[in-house]
Amino acid sequence: MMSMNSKQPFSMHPILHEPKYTPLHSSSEAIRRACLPTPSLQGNIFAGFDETLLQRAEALAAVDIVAQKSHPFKPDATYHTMTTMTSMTCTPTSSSGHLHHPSVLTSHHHHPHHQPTQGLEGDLLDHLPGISIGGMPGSDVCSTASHPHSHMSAINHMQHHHPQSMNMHPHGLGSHASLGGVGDSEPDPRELESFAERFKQRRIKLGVTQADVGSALANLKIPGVGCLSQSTICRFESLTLSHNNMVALKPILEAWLEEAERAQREKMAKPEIFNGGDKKRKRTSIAAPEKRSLEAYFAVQPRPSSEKIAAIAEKLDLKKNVVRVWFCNQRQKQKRMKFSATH
DNA sequence: ATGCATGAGGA
DNA sequence: CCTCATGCATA
Repeated sequence: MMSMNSKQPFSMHPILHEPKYTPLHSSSEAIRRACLPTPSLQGNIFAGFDETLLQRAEALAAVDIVAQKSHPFKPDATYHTMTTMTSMTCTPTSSSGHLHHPSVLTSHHHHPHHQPTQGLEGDLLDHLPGISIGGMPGSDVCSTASHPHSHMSAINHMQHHHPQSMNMHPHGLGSHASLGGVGDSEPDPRELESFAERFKQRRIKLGVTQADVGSALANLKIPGVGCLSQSTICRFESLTLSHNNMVALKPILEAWLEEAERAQREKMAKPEIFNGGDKKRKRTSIAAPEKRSLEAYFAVQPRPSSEKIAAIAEKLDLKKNVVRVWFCNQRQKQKRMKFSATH
């Protein structure tokens, strides 16, 4: 914590908050570009899943550690480190027009995505992609954040609703030949980026926290749109969401912003309500050494089969599901858009 | 700001 | 089982 952080005065939280979970969102599907960098090279490092391989991966991990200097950048938020075939910066569509679609429908297109050759134990490959999946958190100064006072605008909390599906821009679909892999497509990354920035600034100006925005969204009463968490708002502002996700959320947040500013203008004060929420959920934490090993395995085989996962889990003394989820999350991170800062 | 997790939907 | 969108719990 280099950056000071003040906390957020959360004053929302629906009274009906459910302790367990909120099964209220039904998101729609998403488009996905099937450009996995996975070369056909890695065949099976874990094929017979010899320990050799595991050890090897671990050894690599060690190397990785040494090699990785602690760079002050965001660790996993920016993974354009595809080493192998890096070369895809998002192609600026040059059209800086402003095209955002406020539509919140549920239409989508899909792309046949598929896993590359996976798990076929056959040949092995020992070339590793430069492993540089950073894993250390924290060193990015984002400034802001601290806002002691937060009186949210008129719009306020409400109970959970299902956010429902949003929509992305279907047309056109996959024809651009950018094999970069940055899955993004048509909506201008540029626009999204600047919007996110403006959004954050104006939000702060309103004295509203990310959490406030999230719960206030429900008050917009947009069909199919409920509240969102602080996490999501944060990720939107920092562009650490998938491109499609960004595109889908933009119109919603944009709508909120306007509402909020309008409300402020009219001096609508609003009574804040607090409610105590009970929360208690456990978050298993994977120790550094294990994490390093996992990263090494991931570098070699991002999509290990169940058997491999089981083997790894046992080796690291972690629950299989934890390992599986870890891999899923890694894949997800790796795919996130986060346009390289080519602007 | 992020790590680990849940769940819907799709094959 | 995976991918995706999201969220709770935390550093």
